[in-house]
Amino acid sequence: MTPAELSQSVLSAVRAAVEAGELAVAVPESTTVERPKNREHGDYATNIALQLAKPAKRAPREIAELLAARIAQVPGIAKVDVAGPGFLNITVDTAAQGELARAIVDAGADYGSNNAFDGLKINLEFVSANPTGPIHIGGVRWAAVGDSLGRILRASGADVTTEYYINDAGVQIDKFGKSLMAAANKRPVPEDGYVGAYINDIAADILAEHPDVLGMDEALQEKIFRATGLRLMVAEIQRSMENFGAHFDVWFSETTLHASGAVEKAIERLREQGHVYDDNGAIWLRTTDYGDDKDRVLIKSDGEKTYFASDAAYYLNKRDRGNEVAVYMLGADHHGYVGRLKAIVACAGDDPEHNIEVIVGQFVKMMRAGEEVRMSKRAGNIITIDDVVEWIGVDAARYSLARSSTDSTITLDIDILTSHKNENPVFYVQYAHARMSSVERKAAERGIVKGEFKPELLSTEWESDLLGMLGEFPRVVAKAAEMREPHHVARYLEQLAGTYHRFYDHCQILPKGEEAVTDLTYARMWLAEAAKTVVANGLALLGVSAPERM
RNA sequence: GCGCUCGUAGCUCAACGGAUAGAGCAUCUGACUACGGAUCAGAAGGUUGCAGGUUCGAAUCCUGCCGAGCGCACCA
Repeated sequence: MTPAELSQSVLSAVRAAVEAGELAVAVPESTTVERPKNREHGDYATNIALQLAKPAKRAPREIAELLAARIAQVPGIAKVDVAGPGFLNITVDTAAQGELARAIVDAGADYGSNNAFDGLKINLEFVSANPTGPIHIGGVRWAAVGDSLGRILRASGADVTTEYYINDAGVQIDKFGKSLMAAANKRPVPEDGYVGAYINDIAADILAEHPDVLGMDEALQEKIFRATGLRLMVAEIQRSMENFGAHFDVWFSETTLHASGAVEKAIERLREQGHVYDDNGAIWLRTTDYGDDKDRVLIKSDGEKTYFASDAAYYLNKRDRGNEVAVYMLGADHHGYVGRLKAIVACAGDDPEHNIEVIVGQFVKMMRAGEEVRMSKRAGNIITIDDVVEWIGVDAARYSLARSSTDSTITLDIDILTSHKNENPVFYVQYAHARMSSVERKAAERGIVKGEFKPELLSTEWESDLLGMLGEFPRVVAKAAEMREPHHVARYLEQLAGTYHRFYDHCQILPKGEEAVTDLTYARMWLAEAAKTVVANGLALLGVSAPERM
């Protein structure tokens, strides 16, 4: 008996009551049954009677009573109580509950996936930091959250393309090239240029690749430093991302939009939609028609195309590639872009409430010795993705960044990250997996092979708690996908790991010493394997490893 | 000034509008001659920033105020 089956049973009871004339109300399309925090409230609880009270114009407890009588008839349900203002507390038959373990073991790596977004083509763009320096801590958060979200959406049936937009066309790249050139020539850093050890490193790499570059004329030098520096920097970012386990299906170059004429074509398309106008020698998009603060310039009076024009072309490009939804993950410093991005979508004739989603995430603050570390490129104290990985490893880094809502600013204490590694909850979760693996190894050593499964033997509160928690997993995945919030998966795993550890401590799985193998041994082996499967599946959605040993 | 996001235990963070607001860390007390003690059992810790409102029910939704971060270019 899964929660999904149970909620269907509840709805069937409502439908039957309506058909029998006991209840005058429209049958809802769905309802939720949840695990109550307090186990005295049964295995599952539903508030459907409370929700139907108003439309049915009946007292909630009255509705609860008549539904309870019907739900209690369902096979596999042991008991239904009416409680409080009208909650239905449902107790499931031990054997029906235990069957879940078999279902999970049979499903294996597929358990938890769902078809909520079957057939939906989603483009997921994240990080997209300028290729003028290494990815810093803010970008790392998006790498962890974005990559995980991609995995979760795929597990929910979506056809996901993960994408990194390379801003390789603007004046920032010019400055980057000039900074490299200055470093190679041992000249002072240009105005608003880039500094830092990485600049010197890349400059040295360019000199190695072009030994005679310093002898060339200035214009040619500039060209070589710019192009080569860009290529090396992008390669560096790509390496960092792969090392972090964040995979991008597409690395999209802004320059290609200009080179292909896509920007001009995009402006033409927007003009055909009637939202483009000329004023003061510049070409504008009337984004204020769709809620933006002010109209935006596409082409400046000097003929230069703006970054905003590239944004418009890029959106249309994503749509032309068949993406139904374009998801943008932006840092809090870019939240002002939301309005204009949505306006682009609306001006293009699309639905800004459906075809685009903008996820704005807050910053990551770093603390050291009790004080906030203010990062600045000029001071050269940037904390990079590679630093973080070096300190705590990919698993701990990804996990600590993905376990919180993107709405909250998270604060990482560098002293803790570098010294007390075990404070990260990821180890608590991974340890549960390692323990399960250890039990399996032990069983194999002793020649114990999992035999016939008798689910009714899983009757203690710890086994029941664990089964209940395992049953929640598909709903957690679906919720995380629907809300675009990977942190729900991490939080769930922490709860699951706790439930498993308690089960482990209270319920001996393998026989002690010389004791005989029993049906209970088998039943608990099934349960432990099911739990291991879920922990592994959940960690996979976060891009975190599930170790056999620690 | 306008806008976006946030304010929850000492700290870091959770909580589809649901029952007694939860974890981890830190603090205190306990638990292995049997499957891994990176664990478990227990204690302590809260006026969910403040004040109203909506309803059977609000940390959650609405309004106002206080506080924090960020944003308001023919920049990228």
